[in-house]
Parts: sequence; structure tokens; C-alpha cells
Amino acid sequence: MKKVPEGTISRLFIYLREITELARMNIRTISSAELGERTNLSDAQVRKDLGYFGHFGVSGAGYDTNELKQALEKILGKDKTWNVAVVGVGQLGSALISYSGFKKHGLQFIAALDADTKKVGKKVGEITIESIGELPKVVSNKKITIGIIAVPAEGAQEVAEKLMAAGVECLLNFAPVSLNVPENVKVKDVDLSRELETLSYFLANKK
Amino acid sequence: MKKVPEGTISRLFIYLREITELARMNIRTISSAELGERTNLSDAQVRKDLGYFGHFGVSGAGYDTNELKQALEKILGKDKTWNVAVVGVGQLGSALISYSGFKKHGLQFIAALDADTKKVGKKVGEITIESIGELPKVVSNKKITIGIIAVPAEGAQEVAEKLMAAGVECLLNFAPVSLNVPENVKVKDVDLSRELETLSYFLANKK
DNA sequence: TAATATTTGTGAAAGATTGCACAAAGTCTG
DNA sequence: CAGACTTTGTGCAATCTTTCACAAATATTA
Ligand SMILES: NC(=O)c1ccc[n+]([C@@H]2O[C@H](COP(=O)([O-])OP(=O)(O)OC[C@H]3O[C@@H](n4cnc5c(N)ncnc54)[C@H](O)[C@@H]3O)[C@@H](O)[C@H]2O)c1
Ligand SMILES: NC(=O)c1ccc[n+]([C@@H]2O[C@H](COP(=O)([O-])OP(=O)(O)OC[C@H]3O[C@@H](n4cnc5c(N)ncnc54)[C@H](O)[C@@H]3O)[C@@H](O)[C@H]2O)c1
Repeated sequence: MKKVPEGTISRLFIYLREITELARMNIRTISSAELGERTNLSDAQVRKDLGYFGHFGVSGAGYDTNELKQALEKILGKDKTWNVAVVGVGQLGSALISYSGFKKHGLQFIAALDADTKKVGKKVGEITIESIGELPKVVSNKKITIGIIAVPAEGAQEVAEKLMAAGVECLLNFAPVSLNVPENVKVKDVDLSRELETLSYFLANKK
Repeated sequence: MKKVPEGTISRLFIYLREITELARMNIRTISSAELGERTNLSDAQVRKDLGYFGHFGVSGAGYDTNELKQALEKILGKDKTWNVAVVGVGQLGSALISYSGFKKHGLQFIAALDADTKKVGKKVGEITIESIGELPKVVSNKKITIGIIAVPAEGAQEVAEKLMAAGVECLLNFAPVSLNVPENVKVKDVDLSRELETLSYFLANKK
């Protein structure tokens, strides 16, 4: 199969979100042009993105929303669920754990770890905070496949290494540091300061 | 001047973060190769990115950390500060408002708005939550230039419109919807579900 | 059923970004 | 201070992504 751009994957989730809404509203078909309009993308982009995975449309009519919904769910692995651990239960970690929206995407937040002994044993939502020392056991017992790093920058690399040593190969990193990881590990950085700073750069440099 | 890729801007903030750390540790010079190593980028990428803005290095020696730090701060508008309003003071909004790390990047969180009358008047950190009805007044009085949308998806477009009507042209959107905005408005989406889902897609599709 | 209108799927073109490779500039050593 | 070594800055090539544009497929209309 031809290599699929990462941007395409990200957009497929956007299409799926929109299509799900359309199907819910009993709209049966949609053209690439309309779908593009709703997602602020071009019709060609929509068709090319979908084209990487097969032929889902009907010439002259467009895409059947229910069919496309099912197809996208299959492609994107929505039938599977993944177990997620949050390391660092501060402001951000707590917000993530409490967020109910992840469940419907097959993301099960089932573990929370913190180094602060005062927090260990407390509950956030349904989850009891465990000691960072328990990490290897927790990862293996709870079959964690995704680790979220929500500790301060200083501790992030160390936490990443503990997670990787325990076998976690997917990390979502909120700490503002460039993590060092081997090739087989996939890291996504969410650097909120940088997002905002990039905005302010454009603010400062717009004519 | 030649068009600067958006990725370059984003990376300049990464270089600045690293260089600041180096300067703090009294390391005086660094080569593009070393800087690349520390940020997981190639030496060529580092040089090309910097090359958009001038000649900061010395052949045979590399870059002076203090000089480069100052140059980057100037380029990135770090001398300026921007006033930020958060709309939607729930789990996520509260975490953002309480986060102290933004200040050192020239981002002043000085307003918080919510539609929930039970929340209005309460404090989050230093900031008192105001009613969403006050938005136009708040934006103008407090000279807000960046708006953060942290309300549920259903309300996001409406909030965006209120912010834009009040003159805000930069939005950071956490709601999982594709916002519709005119050309002059810059939106950055932070879609945490999508970030995680993209990770899980790669998990599902790795060999 | 035939003529017209839509809309897909996809090569090929255009555009954007990244990586290569090397001359030129500067450092360092003895 | 000469020669060896290091490192920058940058055209150019390679790669990756998006857009264009149109034949082919299907729908619609009369
Ligand atoms: N809160 C935000 O809005 C925000 C915004 C931008 C970036 N961030 C980044 O996200 C990360 C978390 O931010 P926060 O505001 O939630 O911080 P926080 O200080 O509220 O929470 C951090 C938590 O991590 C725990 N911790 C520290 N070191 C640890 C370790 N080695 N192992 C396990 N747990 C450890 C602490 O006990 C604490 O509970 C930081 O890196 C921060 O820079 C946060
Ligand atoms: N919390 C997370 O970890 C997380 C993760 C991913 C995405 N998100 C997204 O971020 C957004 C906020 O999430 P949250 O968990 O903080 O939600 P929340 O329910 O905790 O808070 C939402 C807040 O917005 C207020 N609000 C609702 N409609 C409003 C309106 N029209 N004007 C002003 N205020 C309004 C509510 O009163 C509430 O205080 C949502 O769109 C959510 O999908 C959050």
C-alpha cells in the first residue's frame, strides 16, 4: 500500500466526526464538496484522503454516510479499545482523567500515577491514584498501551523511561521538553505554550 | 522576505527553550549539530530554520548561546505581552488559568468567562469568573487579543462568534469541532481526542 | 432511453518542506 | 602563521503534500 500521510489520518478523524453527526441527523448521502465545506477542507483533499483506503463513493451521488461511517471506523480501529495511564495527577492530569469524551473513542483511562505520597490513595473520578513506584506492575496488570506524561518538565524524561521500560510504546507528552526515545516508540507532543506562542507570533507579525 | 514555513516558527520556540537552558548552564556556544541532537532535529534543519532570519552563527565555532537567545526572543516577539481570555471555566479552562508557565512566555491570562451563573463571581487563582454576557466589555476593557475556547462542542461556534464580534482575531480552540471563521481570524485547534486517536491508530497499524 | 448534470477517483502539475553536499569562513594547534 | 579541522550558510535535489483537471461512472430528468 502507498504511504499514507500522517495528516490524512488526522483528517480522517475529522471526517468521521462530521459523518457521525450527519448520520445522526438522518442525512443519507454527502458529496466530497459538502463534506469539505463542513470541515474547512477542499473537496479534492477529502477525495484524496479517502482514496488511500478504497472506493467509498458513488459517482454522481457522493458518499453514503452510514457506509462511510462504518468504513472509517474500521480503518481507524474504532472497534478496538486502548488502556491509558496518566502519570502526574496535577491540574492537567486531573482534567484529562475526568473528561468523559475519551471513552467514546475507545480510550479507557484506567490508571493514574503520581510521585506525591499525599496524593496516592486519593481518587480522581473513578480512578485511585497509585504510587509511581507501582508503575511497572500497573502497566503490566492493566495492560496499558498508552502513557500520558503530565508531570513538570524536569521529570518528563524520567517518566518516559519508566513507561518505556515497562513496555509502553505510545506516549502523549504535555511537558515542554524534547523527549529522547528509541525508534520503536511513538511520541506525540502537546505543547500548549508553543501553540499559544505561535498564535502570538502571528499576531505580532501580521500586517 | 521569503515565506517562512509555519513549522519553522514552531521549531524556533523549541530552539529558544533549549538555548535558554544552555545559557542558564553557562554553556557559551553550541553547533547546529548539537542543538539538533538535543531537540531531535537534523543539523541542516536547524541551520535552515535560523537562516530565514539572518546570520547568527560563526563558521568553525557555532552559535553563541546568549546572542542566539536574544535574537530568537526578538524574532519571536518575546518582548511583547498578550492578554488572554478563557471562555468556559470547567476542568480544562481551570487547569489553563492556574498554570503558571504561560506568564514567562508573555501570555497574561486576565479574564475568565462562563455561562454558568453559579460559577460567575467565583475565583480561579487570581481571576474572577465573569458572565459570558460581559464578553464585549471585558474584551475591550482588558484589551484581550487571544481567546481560548474551552466550552463543550455545541457552544464553541457561538463563543467564537462572540469573541470575533468583540474584535478578537486569535483563537485557541479545545472543542472538537471545525470552527467557521473569516480569513483574518487565526484559529489553532488543540484536539486532544484526535491526538490520542492518532496514536492509537499507529498502535493498531504497526507491524 | 437518451441527453444532461453530478460527482468520483486519480494521474499529473504545482507547491511546500526537508535533506544533501560543499564552498567559504572561521577556529585551533604547533 | 600555515595547515588541519570545524562548522556555517545555501543552492539544488529529493521528498512529501496539496491542488488541478478531467475521463469515467452514475444519477436525474423528460
Ligand atoms: N496546566 C496547564 O494548563 C498546562 C499548560 C501547558 C503545559 N502544561 C504542562 O503539563 C505538565 C503538567 O502540568 P500541571 O499544571 O498539571 O502540573 P502540576 O504541577 O499541577 O502537576 C504535576 C503533577 O506531577 C506530579 N509529579 C511530579 N514529578 C513526578 C514524577 N517524577 N513522577 C510522577 N509524578 C510526578 C506532581 O506530584 C503533580 O501532582 C507540565 O509539564 C506543564 O508544563 C500544563
Ligand atoms: N477536559 C479534558 O481533558 C478535555 C479533553 C479533550 C477535549 N476537551 C474539550 O475541551 C472543552 C472543555 O472541556 P472541559 O472538560 O473543561 O468541559 P467542562 O464541562 O468541565 O467545562 C465547560 C465549561 O464551559 C461552560 N460553558 C458551556 N457553554 C458555554 C457558553 N456557551 N459560554 C460560556 N461558557 C460555557 C460550562 O458552564 C462549563 O463551566 C470541551 O469542548 C471538551 O470537548 C476537554
